[in-house]
Amino acid sequence: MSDDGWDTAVAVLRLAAQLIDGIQEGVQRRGFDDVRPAHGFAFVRISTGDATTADVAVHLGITKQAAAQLVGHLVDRGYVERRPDPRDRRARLLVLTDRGWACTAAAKEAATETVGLWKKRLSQSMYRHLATTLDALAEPGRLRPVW
Amino acid sequence: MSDDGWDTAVAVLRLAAQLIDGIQEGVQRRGFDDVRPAHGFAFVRISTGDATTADVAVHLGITKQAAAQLVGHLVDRGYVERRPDPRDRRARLLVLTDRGWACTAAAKEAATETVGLWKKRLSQSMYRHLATTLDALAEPGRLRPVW
DNA sequence: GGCGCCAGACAGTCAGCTTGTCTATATGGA
DNA sequence: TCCATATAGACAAGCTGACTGTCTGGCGCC
Repeated sequence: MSDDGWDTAVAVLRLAAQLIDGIQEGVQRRGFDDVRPAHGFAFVRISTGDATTADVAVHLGITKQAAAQLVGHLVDRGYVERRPDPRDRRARLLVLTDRGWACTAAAKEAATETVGLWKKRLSQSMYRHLATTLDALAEPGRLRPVW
Repeated sequence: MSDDGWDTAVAVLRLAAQLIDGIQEGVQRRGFDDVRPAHGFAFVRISTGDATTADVAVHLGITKQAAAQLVGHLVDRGYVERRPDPRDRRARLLVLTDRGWACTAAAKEAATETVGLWKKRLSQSMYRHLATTLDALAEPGRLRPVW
């Protein structure tokens, strides 16, 4: 394997795919069959309690129109509620319902499960090394669909 | 919060996004502005010289109709040619044109560049550790759009 | 008050993928 | 040899999720 980085690149993409598949499968297995991966990452932003639709758009790196559609989906299915923003009557604050919190928890559990599979296949020190290195490389910012 | 794996999961997704963005940007910078990331991974399969449209579909994890559309795109733009398969008159073998090979090379260069940014930010031993670990975790198989 | 800016809604469009169906060819068994 | 079944690929129609453009209502600064 020539170390030109191509193999590493492919490996990263494969891991990302494993992860998304694992989370999606785990979330569905826990009874939430009407959510897509992107919804989980919207929940992450919404769970802070101070998010508007425009904030979700920035978080996911999509237009606010697309975010509005996505949030509408979540509202329709009972994961999210829109509340008036006491400080800005144009805005609607987004808050998770109980179902929304449950789904968020399910997503995190599923992620833990999938990453757990990696842990099991690595020595403890290798895993810690990996986690540290990934953390160092990952830049904060939008978390968006990969391609 | 650490070590429930969530942070690691997020980091993997962020890296994958960095990678796709980097490759896409680099490929466009090299003059190929009519290809999408998925096309690059189709090239990988086609470059073996024995691929049919159905093979590309399996490789990308999409339906063969979607693959046919994608391949049609590549044929229209001069990246790929369809040839009769001497052993099966139903099938059409896909081969890369010169332009197709050039684009494949551009994608690999762009990937190398992006991974090179990671290398620069890590010690040599940390990078090698990372590459080895990722390689151990990545399972062979389809390489498909991430979500 | 008047001006521009921002949140969100509504309408229209488009790309990419899906399912369903069809023809032509291949393959294996009675 | 003939027929049943499977496969490669083409064509058609429809869906989803993204996009741009436009509009209203509320904010905030001068």
